[in-house]
Amino acid sequence: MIEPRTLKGFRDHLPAQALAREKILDIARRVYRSYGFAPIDTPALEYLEILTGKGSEETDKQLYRFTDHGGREVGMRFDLTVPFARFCAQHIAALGTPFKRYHMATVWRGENTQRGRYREFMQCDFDTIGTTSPVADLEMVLVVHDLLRAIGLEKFTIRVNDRRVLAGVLAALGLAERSTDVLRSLDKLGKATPAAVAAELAAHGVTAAAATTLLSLATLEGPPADVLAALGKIVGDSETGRAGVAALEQLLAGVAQSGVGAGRVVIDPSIARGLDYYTGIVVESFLDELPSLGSICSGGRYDNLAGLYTKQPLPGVGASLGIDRLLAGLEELGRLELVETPAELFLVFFDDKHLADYLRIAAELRGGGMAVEFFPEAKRVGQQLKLAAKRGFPAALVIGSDEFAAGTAQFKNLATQVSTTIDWHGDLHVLADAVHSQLEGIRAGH
RNA sequence: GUGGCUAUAGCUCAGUUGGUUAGAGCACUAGAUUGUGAUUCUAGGGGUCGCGGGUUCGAGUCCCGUUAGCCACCCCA
Repeated sequence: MIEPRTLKGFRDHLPAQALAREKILDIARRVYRSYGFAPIDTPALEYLEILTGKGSEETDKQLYRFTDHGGREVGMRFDLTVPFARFCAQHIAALGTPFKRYHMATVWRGENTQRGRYREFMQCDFDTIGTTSPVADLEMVLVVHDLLRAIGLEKFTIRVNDRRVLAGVLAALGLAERSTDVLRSLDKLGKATPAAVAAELAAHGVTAAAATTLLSLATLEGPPADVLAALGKIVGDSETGRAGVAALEQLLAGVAQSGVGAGRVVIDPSIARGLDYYTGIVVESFLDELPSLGSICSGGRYDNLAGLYTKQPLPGVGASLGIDRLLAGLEELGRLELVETPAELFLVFFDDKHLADYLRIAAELRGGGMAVEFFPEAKRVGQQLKLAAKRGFPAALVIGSDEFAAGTAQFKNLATQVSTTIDWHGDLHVLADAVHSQLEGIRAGH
């Protein structure tokens, strides 16, 4: 016997989890489409040179790579951004700009695992490419907001910053060369104490005075107007810094004008994002009840997506929902509704003399748009109902020989155990309509 | 990749200083009940104690390795 097992960081998805996952994917799809983002897909495998082209050492280490059957060096995509850059270089002429796409697909990273961090996981990216308009930045934040709301989250915070604010200050402090190290240190402020971050900055050769300035910048918080005023002072007359502050101001104004609740989107000058290709607005979003989970939806603006693959400059802005991390968080918070069936009605196989009737009834109900599972064996009714309840069916339809004789049916609400008698007099349309309205009633009750 | 903690039935866990055929609750199957999810009762199935090696008369228990999960670092979704 071969021991059945899965690789570290790779998981099976049982129906309860898979249904929860598909539900969120459906929501993401709906929200992205509501802003006009169009779906695309790309291959899981790419030529290795495409993936390693601009990757850091870190991504190179995490990349799954091998030689394929034709002797080609290939790699599995570790995010959706790099393949999208290659995609744009090949197709943007035909697509035209600005181009808005979403892409929901599996990616692979051979890094160490942890809660909500796997080696195979799914990303749900959306980007607007080929425009530098601040409206695209605003839309990015609005999509993140709408998405988290549509998922049913109430307690979340979207934290925004602009890379240029930090870049301007770093330049003024003469630290432009060390910006990557410095930004990574500042990014730890969520977890580490300011003193610890100051020590790390000193290790990078930052003077105490400069460290104090950076920390006072990164720890700013409060109402957006106050933070913006304070940021304005710190960036002084750095042109880059002022551009960043202005962009944040415009973004926050747009967010408010779009009707987003106050406090949902806050300025957090410590948000830097590890990835160096971001050049403008950056965004992270956190569950208020589970900040340690990390950001569940992050993104930002970049100047030149596909510079490695084409001479055409392609600025853009976009973000990515980490659905596996989000699901891990929702599960931990007990916010996952775990049902094991996508169907809404369980049709009991009561009497095998009436098989033909059951089949007709099931077909009629399905034709009316209802998802119906007909039990394949005429086992004891109690057992069938028990299974239906366990699987999470909202309702069951019980029709035995007595009911067939009387032209009735029992509609059973499995949550409340309440049975309702339906009179259908052998008319399938009447039955389907009655079942439909009963199911509507259950849905409305939730 | 580095360090720490953990691994016993489908699930949650007991298992004494190492000592006979490894237990409980829940779940599952069958029946009491050939027309309805409960309760109760009866019977039943299910465990190479993660895997491999070592110490010992004897290992679920001690030691080493390994795999997986969790936590911290790193990085990030």
